[in-house]
Amino acid sequence: MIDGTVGEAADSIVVQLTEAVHEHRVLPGMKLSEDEVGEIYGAGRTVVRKALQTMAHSGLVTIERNRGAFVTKPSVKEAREVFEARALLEPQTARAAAERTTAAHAAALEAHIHEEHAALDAGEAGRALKLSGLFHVEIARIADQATIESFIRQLVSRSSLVIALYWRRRTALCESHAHHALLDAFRRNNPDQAEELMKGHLVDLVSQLDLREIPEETVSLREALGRC
Amino acid sequence: MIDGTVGEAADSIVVQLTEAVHEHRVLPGMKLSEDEVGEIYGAGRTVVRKALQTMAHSGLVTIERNRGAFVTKPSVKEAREVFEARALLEPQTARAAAERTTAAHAAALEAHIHEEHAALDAGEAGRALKLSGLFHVEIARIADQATIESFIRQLVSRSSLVIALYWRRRTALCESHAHHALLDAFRRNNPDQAEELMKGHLVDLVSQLDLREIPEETVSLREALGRC
DNA sequence: CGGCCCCAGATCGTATACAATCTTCGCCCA
DNA sequence: TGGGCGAAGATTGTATACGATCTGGGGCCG
Repeated sequence: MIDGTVGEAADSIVVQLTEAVHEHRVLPGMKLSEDEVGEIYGAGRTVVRKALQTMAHSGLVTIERNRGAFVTKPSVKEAREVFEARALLEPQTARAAAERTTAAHAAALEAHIHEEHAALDAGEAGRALKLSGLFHVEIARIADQATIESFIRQLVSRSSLVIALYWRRRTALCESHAHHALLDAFRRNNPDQAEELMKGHLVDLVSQLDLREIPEETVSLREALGRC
Repeated sequence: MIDGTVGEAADSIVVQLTEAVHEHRVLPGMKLSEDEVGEIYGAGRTVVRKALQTMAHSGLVTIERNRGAFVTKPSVKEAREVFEARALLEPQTARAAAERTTAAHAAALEAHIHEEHAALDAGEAGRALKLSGLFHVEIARIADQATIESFIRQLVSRSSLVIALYWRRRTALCESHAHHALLDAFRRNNPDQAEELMKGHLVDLVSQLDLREIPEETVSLREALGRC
């Protein structure tokens, strides 16, 4: 393994592959052959299988029996469901986080936002996107809700897939001010405002997607034509 | 395998083991040795490992490195988090379900409740508990929210563990009327009532748990003394 | 010339064998 | 007698080998 520590090879692969998906370096529909992944990370098929299974359970990867593993390509319905679930979980979680935010929390969030901006300025759109998603996970962590955090982590992951497929504009995410506004609400321990901001933020995100019912053929066609 | 179909051996084990946990036939803390499970279900270790990993991802099983798999023993904090997450997801989901409930849906729910009662009358408390949990999953299915349904399925599973550890009374669940009331709200397509009933139902459930902060030693002691 | 069938290559699913790690019991020593 | 050390047993982690299934191409038949 690249990572010297044995025994966590599978986790290492999960982390690296997940990051790659979040940064849109690997796109929905791409095939993840066990041999290929194993060769890339210098691991045996056993550990690769374990890693792919883990990612399948989080929804990032879809395993088709005797066909292989592919980066999940969410349907329009799944895309809607992901953001509907986020709409149920995140505003209330933001409220809880706002009640508990300390100065240390706020500082960490601010650093996070700063990193996000830096990535954007450096033209690393993928990295910025990944950080943008992690921001939402951090909020769940501040709320001290491990269970909900794991759900939000999954939903953010899938959102990344949705964005890869259905993002309307090619321009960078112009939503960083939304995160700033949230940070302000947290810093002032204002639960009502945090909840409302998060609700609006999620609505904004969905509104930038193109979730018209696309015939399944069109999507498949794109896959057929697209070179990986 | 008991199930003749090959290739789905792992799924079969997951289903059977999950059911056993839901029915409190296997209790939190119990060790699930790979060899033992494999022998019981007539499967190799490979497939057992896959099954246990799957259950670990849903939170029912905890895998400790080089120690083995155990039925998860949720802490008090985790127990609270499970029901807090349910409080975020389920009322709104019940509302959505109420808007979409058809006569067929209502009939299926009624049959489900009937089965629940039959199990209770037959003294099969475990089976009744399992069905009671499935009722909540059915609601998410009616709401046509696959993503949320999978979350609720996880939460219901973990709730079963929580109930096994923290249920206050030894008496059967006297909550069946709550499910009846929900069914009525669904049948009359009354979203407001459904949402309120679900909210109250979950509060009732939590109120029947004994979630005082128990010193970790006490729980460990029970494990040390209890014979599996 | 087009469509169907069959075979070869590739890929995944499972079992088995070996290595690493942990637990436990017994022994020795203070 | 109690505590610490060490080796044997048990259990899991990983790799490798074999079998099952699917995909794609070539040949045969209509």
